Amino acid sequence: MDRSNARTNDMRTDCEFGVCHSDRMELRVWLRLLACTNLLDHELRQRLTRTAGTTLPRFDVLAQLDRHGAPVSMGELSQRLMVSKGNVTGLIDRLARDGLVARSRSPEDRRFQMVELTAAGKAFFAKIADEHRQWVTEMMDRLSPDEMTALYALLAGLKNSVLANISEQTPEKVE
Amino acid sequence: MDRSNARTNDMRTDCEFGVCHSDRMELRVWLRLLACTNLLDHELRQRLTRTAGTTLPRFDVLAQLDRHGAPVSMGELSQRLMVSKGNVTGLIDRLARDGLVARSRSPEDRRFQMVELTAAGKAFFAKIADEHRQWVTEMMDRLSPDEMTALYALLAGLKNSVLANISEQTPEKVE
DNA sequence: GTTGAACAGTTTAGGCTTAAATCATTATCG
DNA sequence: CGATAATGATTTAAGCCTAAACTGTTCAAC
Repeated sequence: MDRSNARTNDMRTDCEFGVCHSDRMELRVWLRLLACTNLLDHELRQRLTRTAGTTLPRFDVLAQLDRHGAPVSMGELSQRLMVSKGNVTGLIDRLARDGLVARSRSPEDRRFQMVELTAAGKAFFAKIADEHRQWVTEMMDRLSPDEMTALYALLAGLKNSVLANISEQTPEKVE
Repeated sequence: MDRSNARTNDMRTDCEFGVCHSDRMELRVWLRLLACTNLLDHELRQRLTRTAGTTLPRFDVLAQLDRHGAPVSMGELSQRLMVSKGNVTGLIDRLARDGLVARSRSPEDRRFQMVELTAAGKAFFAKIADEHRQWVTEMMDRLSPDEMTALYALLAGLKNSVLANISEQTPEKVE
């Protein structure tokens, strides 16, 4: 396995761009949160591309379908993945073109387009899912179990705070 | 100010998609981190679009230029924003088209394309920057100062862990 | 039954993003 | 000096993403 860490010719490494000390705490937390997510996200995307020739959005779709087991409608996929329905259409188009998923109209309600993994899709996902989990584990290996637990709890609080402020529609609390 | 919370016809609210209890802690933290970032990110993008007719990438460029004060090269912008150079070219193309930034070749080394805010760009950024900061503050308002401090520290640890694992080139520690 | 609202998906136009190939300018070194 | 390498930026092809407009399908209320 190559897994080379050669940074691509164009990309950079760090840079939590410019937080001057007079900024409020919220902005600093937000920028650091963004920096963490971007670092992990970029790295995962690159490794997926290099080692499996796929992308994070595609991986996410496959993970949803694998988890659910049964055929899922386009709309439900859109909700689970937190992306627009039009986006799901394109994503599924490409995955179907590559033979990893199959579409079929629901016979009961012909508005619903149901999607499921093909045998090839299942096999492909099985091959890369474990590797993906190992990458994530590896990149967080310098945090102790206690730190991970604390971080997990604080992020739950943050999530609830954001949810409470973006939708008045009774945001159900995170577990 | 409208600031309507009407979720767009297509979009969803929550959904930290399917973490079954047997998954390891790292994956759960990663998915929750992603959920938090996506929620905030999506909301900020929507508000920027609705209230200022702009986008987050554009806002980030303007913020960099405003912070730096002096003309910046395309390559440096690319590094600071943590995106590819080709991406910066397109972003600056559009911002220049809208009269918010100005380009000029460096006379000393004609390879360098220097970018800076125009008067219109400065005025526009000043108008939206404060609003942006208020949005972030508001969305995190349910976390106590202690929680914010703890989160900030844990994210520093996470960032260092990720940096250490993606580049062998002596990652300088976060402050 | 017909008409109109509601709903599931698709299409469209435009912007964001990357990796890789290319262009232009400067530096190196023979 | 002149060839070559290195560097900064742009271009290109492909995919991701959204909002808004549109196409079918179902359902509800006359």
